[in-house]
Amino acid sequence: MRIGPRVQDGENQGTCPITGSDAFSTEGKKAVWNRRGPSRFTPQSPVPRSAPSRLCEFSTELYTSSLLNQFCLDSSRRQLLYLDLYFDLAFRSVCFAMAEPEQFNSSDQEYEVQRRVHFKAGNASIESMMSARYEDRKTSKKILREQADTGGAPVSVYLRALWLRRLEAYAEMNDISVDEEDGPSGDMLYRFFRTIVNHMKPSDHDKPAIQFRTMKEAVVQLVQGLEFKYPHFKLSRHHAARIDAMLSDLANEGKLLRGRWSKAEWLGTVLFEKMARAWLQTALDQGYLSWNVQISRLLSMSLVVALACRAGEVTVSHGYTTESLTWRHATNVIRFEKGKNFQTNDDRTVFFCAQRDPSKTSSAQSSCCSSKLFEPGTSRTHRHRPVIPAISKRDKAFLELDKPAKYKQLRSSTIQLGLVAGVLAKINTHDWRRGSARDVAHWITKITGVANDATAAALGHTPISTAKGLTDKIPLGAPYKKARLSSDETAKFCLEKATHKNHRQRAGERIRAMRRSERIEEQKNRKVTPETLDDDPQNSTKPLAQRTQSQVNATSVGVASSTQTSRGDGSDRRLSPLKASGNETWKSFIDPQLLLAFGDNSTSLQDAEGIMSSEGDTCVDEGSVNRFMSALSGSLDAAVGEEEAVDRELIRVGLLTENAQSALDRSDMLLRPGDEFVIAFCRINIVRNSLILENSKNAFHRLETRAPSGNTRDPPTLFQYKCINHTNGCTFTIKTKNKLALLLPICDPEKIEKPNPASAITRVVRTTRDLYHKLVLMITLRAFTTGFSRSVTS
DNA sequence: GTCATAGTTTCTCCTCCCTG
DNA sequence: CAGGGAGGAGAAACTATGAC
Repeated sequence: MRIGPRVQDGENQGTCPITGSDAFSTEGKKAVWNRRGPSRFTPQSPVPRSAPSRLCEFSTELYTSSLLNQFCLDSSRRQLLYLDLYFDLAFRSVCFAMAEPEQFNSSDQEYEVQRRVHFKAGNASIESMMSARYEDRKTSKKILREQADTGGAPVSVYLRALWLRRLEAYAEMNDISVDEEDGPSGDMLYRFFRTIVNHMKPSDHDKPAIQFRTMKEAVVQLVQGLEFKYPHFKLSRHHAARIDAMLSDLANEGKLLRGRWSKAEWLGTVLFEKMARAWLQTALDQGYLSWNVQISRLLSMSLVVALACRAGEVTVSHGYTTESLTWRHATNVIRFEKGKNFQTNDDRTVFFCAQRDPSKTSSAQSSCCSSKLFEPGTSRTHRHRPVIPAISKRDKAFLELDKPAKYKQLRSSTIQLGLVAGVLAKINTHDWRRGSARDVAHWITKITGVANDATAAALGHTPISTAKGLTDKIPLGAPYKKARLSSDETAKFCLEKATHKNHRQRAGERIRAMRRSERIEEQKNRKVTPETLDDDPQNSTKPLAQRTQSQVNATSVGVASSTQTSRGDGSDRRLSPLKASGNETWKSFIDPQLLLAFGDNSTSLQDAEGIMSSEGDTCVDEGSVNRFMSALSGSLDAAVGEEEAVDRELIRVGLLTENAQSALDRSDMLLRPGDEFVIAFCRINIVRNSLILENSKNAFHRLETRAPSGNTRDPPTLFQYKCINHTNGCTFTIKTKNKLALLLPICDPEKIEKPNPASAITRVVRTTRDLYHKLVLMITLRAFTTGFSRSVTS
């Protein structure tokens, strides 16, 4: 420790500036210090020959306490040291005071004693560290050696590993040695990127090249990985610029694509209402393995729509093992937002309109965000459980209530919903978020008219992306009905495409993808009827009948650019969740075909079904029907006899009667008001499960073990397939799909009693808001509190 | 507009197990 | 027993946002 000016070797260190004697020589002081304490406490600094007089002002107490703090002393030594320091300071003060000011040169000064505050700070952790120092040394050394590059999100970690591995492979196959300290050279990296870009494949088969941005980010990822791996690696600005220039050249040559390739779609909440209706209607009409699963899937999509959140915020994203959204989180926050998965206190408050009165709920957004859903204690006894549980891998009729769903479950639900509802575009979970952003911007709530800041706040980000989507649209068509592939079709495809005979599933996937594409193209180019849009001013100049579906969508669904005028009958405001400002009407948000099918013109459900099914004939698997008919032609009697045997068994356990009654009840389930709707969907337990029928003797037992039941769910009953002529009034039903064709020969459409037109009126779909509100009530009030009886694990 | 960071989503292949 | 649905994992691509 030194204080005062540096004293050069050879200078007179022992002469007192006052007396010139040795009485106050530093040698003497040194001896005293050495005598009373350990040598390490000895002040090494000599007494300055000249010093500024203002230094006399420094605090004796501060100096002593500073020294005391630096050396760990017991109390007795502290007292002795304190005395010594006191004398030392007195001596120094005199020396400084006597010094000649004009001899002072500040550049010669060196100040190493700093004012120290909080000298006891960190005592607890220091003492703890002291007690475990040997163990810590061992552990930290081990960790230091074994530390992997695991910083950031899972995919970020993956990307670094990916590019490092590619570079290593490149070096190995070209026999290039890499320095273990400095890492690869800039030239090597340049050549590597120039090479690898030729061997990367774009994800989309139609895409001519990979994105420019992908390669730009690859450079970043690789540099990060190399900086972690090699202690002295550094990519010079020169080499970075050369790589950048090389990538730009590739982009100019068309070997890399600039900008975006895929087009974002926008699924608004109004559209979601229609799709949710189709989802439930399809399950009612065609049967489903489990209503718990069906409703859970719908809830997962409802949450994304209602909260305008990302898929990763209600399910578990790929690569994550962190906690998911549970009922205890479901108050009014987004718990696991992007970029904040690992953080504790960055939950985002969601703005929503809590509407408790069902009759006033006019929008998917506000109703799904109803206070009932997020009311604390909705699922008070199961608050640790995920809001969106995983579908059991072992038995897909059950939910694993303690296991959160992964992203893929939500994605597959979204794709299924799109197919069921006839959405022609390729949609994904993020489209819900974009659509909700658009709707939030036009909502009639407290945030009306603030489509920028408030919308951004609702979404948790800046308003740029919100504003961008206002003119985008979703093309719609008739519902897509999946048709089973025949083995012949698959075999033929394998033969034509020279696919390995064992890769039949891949062939099947490709065939189905081709079918969907063909279907979409067909629907996009078909004609639509003009009657429903006669009030569209654009129709006066261009008949809608001559326009394609995509043209209709382009003019009618485009929100910001719409020039449609209001009907002026007051119905707009009654139905619309949307802001009706200027020349915009709520109908400008909705596809005309949906208005045709489910609009406010008291369109019957039968009409709607007719519209939906009229375009769906192309998807009927006629080959399967024909094959089945030919196969059955010689054994009809035997088959009917077998069917009757099964029926007798089911009648014995009283299932068929109950099921028949349920079938009658469910015809108007979607039309029931309020709580009746909720209760109906909490009770319905009509399942379609062929395994139950495998052994008719054990049908009852199988129903109990293979179908969820208990709590509010009715005892499980088997789904009955309706006769193909059911729309004409035929009431024949059958339990297995592959025997449906048996009914045709015995069903004479001419003899079927035509339904009374008055009864059809009773099946009027009231308004779109009713359905959605009921759905949400059903989900929130009953299904997840008591409706799900048990998990697979329980 | 570009860069940097930290993600999310999409696609494919494979496996398991249910369905017809 | 072939078809089909869903999950897991790997690979590739896309997205959001703050800072400058």
